[in-house]
Amino acid sequence: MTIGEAAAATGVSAKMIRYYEEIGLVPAAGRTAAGYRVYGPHDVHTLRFVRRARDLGFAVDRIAALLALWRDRSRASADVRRLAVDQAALLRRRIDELQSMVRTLEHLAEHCHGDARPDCPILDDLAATAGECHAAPDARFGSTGRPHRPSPKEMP
Amino acid sequence: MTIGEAAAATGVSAKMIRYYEEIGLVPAAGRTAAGYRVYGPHDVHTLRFVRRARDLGFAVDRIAALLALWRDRSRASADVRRLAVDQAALLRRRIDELQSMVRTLEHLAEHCHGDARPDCPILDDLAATAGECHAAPDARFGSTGRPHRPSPKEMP
DNA sequence: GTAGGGCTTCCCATCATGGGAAGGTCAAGC
DNA sequence: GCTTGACCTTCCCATGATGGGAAGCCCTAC
Repeated sequence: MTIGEAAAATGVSAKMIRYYEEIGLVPAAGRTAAGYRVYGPHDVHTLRFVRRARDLGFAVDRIAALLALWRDRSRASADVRRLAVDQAALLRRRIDELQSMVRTLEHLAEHCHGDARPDCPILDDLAATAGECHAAPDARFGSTGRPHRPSPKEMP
Repeated sequence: MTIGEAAAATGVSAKMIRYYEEIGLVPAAGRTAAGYRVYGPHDVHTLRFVRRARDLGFAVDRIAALLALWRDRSRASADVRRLAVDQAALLRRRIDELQSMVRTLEHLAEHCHGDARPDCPILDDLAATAGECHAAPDARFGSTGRPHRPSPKEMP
């Protein structure tokens, strides 16, 4: 199997397969005399594993850990489970951040007439300055709850 | 106000302020004779606007659009509203993807005993190959519904 | 006059992914 | 046997938003 065929068979692009090899996530593939990479069923299986793990949002270093456990016949399922639970928690945190943003956005959009007039509570909110140019520094929309700095790295 | 003071006043790091200036998101700041950037209340106001928009997850090009509308006294609030609604929809899509991943992860974790034994449905699922090494290609967990390719770009 | 802290620019790194160029290889068709 | 087109190789660059750090200038306080 060439890299292109392996890519088609696994859903991992040829570019990514080379990258994963380069960073050591997957072992270096065999080569033909001409230097072409060669993939067998086992390699395809591994690549599919990686692909599925990526589909669950695992970062590459976590996938490396999963692969190591996969290959370790004497693993403890607790270790695998921990990775999965951690990942779920990580995603839930991201979801919470995003939901908080959505809540704010939808609240703002709701209060904007959305017509030809220029008045817009959305811009007013974005421009709100704790007593610098015009507005009072109090609650602009009550408990909209725009998270005061939801975290610099929103989507890692 | 120097760039450091503006950074402290707006929550945008000095690095980011320079970056926003470089890409044209905010106008170039004035300079002292020695070349130091100088910021006034108006600049601070703009930076705060940018910061708040970032907090709502807007990409930089969308923030540019918001800033343009903000400065345009004859804007239609409908245009602003559209940006906000689009943004909310974008975030919702991301949330849906993440939630689908979380569902799968938690379902898998639930079915893993998580003890010292090596058997692990999580690894079995990741390793599942449509009839290649061991398992039958049928539904492994019934309707877990791992999304068949939730999209290559999970979190833009 | 000097020390320390802040400013400048420039380069590099992240993370996972894609685009593209330059050149070698293979298989099919003539 | 030769051409053609599809595929492979490596190498470099770009993304988006952010941080880190170096080398060098500037300002203020002592």
